Amino acid sequence: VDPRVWKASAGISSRIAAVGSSVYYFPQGHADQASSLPDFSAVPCPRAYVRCRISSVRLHANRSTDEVFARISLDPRAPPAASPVQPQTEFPFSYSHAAMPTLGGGFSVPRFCAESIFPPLDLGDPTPAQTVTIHDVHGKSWTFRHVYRGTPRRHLLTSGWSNFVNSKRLISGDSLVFMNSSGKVFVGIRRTSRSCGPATLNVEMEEKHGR
Amino acid sequence: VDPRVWKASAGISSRIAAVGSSVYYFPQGHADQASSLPDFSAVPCPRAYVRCRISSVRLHANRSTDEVFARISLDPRAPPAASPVQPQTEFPFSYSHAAMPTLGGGFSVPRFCAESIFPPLDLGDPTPAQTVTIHDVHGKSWTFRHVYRGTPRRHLLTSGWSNFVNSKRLISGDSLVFMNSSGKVFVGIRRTSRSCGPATLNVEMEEKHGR
DNA sequence: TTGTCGGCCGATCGCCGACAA
DNA sequence: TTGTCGGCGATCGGCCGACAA
Repeated sequence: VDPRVWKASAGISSRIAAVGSSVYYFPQGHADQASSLPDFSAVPCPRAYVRCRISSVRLHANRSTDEVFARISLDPRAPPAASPVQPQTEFPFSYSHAAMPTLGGGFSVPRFCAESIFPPLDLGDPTPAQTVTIHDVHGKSWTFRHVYRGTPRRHLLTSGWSNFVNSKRLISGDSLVFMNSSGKVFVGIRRTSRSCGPATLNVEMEEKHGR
Repeated sequence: VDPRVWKASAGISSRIAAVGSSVYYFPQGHADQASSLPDFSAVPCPRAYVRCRISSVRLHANRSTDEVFARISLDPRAPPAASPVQPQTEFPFSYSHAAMPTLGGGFSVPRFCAESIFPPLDLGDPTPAQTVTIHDVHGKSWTFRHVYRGTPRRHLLTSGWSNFVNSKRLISGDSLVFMNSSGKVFVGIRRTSRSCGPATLNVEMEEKHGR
């Protein structure tokens, strides 16, 4: 999973704590949200909260829905002396996102998004067009026909779009996040609430080995 | 699940032992075929085989694939004195089945099958046609346009057929079993080996309660 | 600037009889 | 008797500019 696409898909509001951070784990809060009851046998003593150290953070994306999630491992052993709060680094590349219209088979790309992220078109051509290759969070590439037409002119993705919508099972209201990193174009998906199942809470408690 | 449709779908070769029959259960044979290892903690003593009584037989059909299977419960307690071997009763209604051709969107029904199972057509009409309602193993009904045309004449299912094929995800090589019971028409599916996953073995061992 | 609409064109689907196995 | 083929008509998907919000 590409971490840049992951972050853009998760949205600016998501803040992933850094490895080594010290956090408090609330078993009851976890049990309230989890679909399957967690196994608390590894927790040393049943209190309302347990101080933990984040031992690892792994970024994942659901292979069929592209939903992004993080698997954060907590270590209930004594936290380290230092608790560095790593500042979020900003994306080193521009991005934009747009709501999903229906538009009979195509996708109207906002001008700013298209001109700042897609490869430039030959505007001298009366009907500028090109084929763009876009990579999803899994690294799979999709090709689209990108045209600049209509009166007034606008940027559109035509051929390849319906295949993308059907493969990703997008519905009206879903958003796309386009990114460009050193010439390669990426796309992330943010689904509307009714398009994705309830968020699952994945917390993995490390076994407490001796000492 | 309709037991008559179940039996026709399972085929003439399937013989389901009667409740009360005494059988031998071979744990190793079960473990060899089962996808998930069975729990043998309820088996009184670990021998190569265990004599059991069939305490219940329930017929099921996979809701998405229509694959039929039986869930047979075994009771490892002492089997009863009598072990009646119930003879298989023959189907009290005619049936037939035919291979799945492609035939651009329609299905050519064998003459014998159509004339013995479908409601009779008005052969005086130059283009005999009717709408037939057919029930699957779940009781869901499907409607088809049944015509008798072509030179030479033949029975065909046209409208409604592609919807059925897509819904049931039928592929070339699959077979259909048509049945008629007191005026109602039923259909079962026998999938080709590459159309259905490996058969699963479902054996449920009853817990041994006191005495 | 961009969402939506009707028009239009081409691809596909589905129904048909003609064959021949 | 029935599997397969080519034809062809209806339908649908997809691309288009014209509007107007």
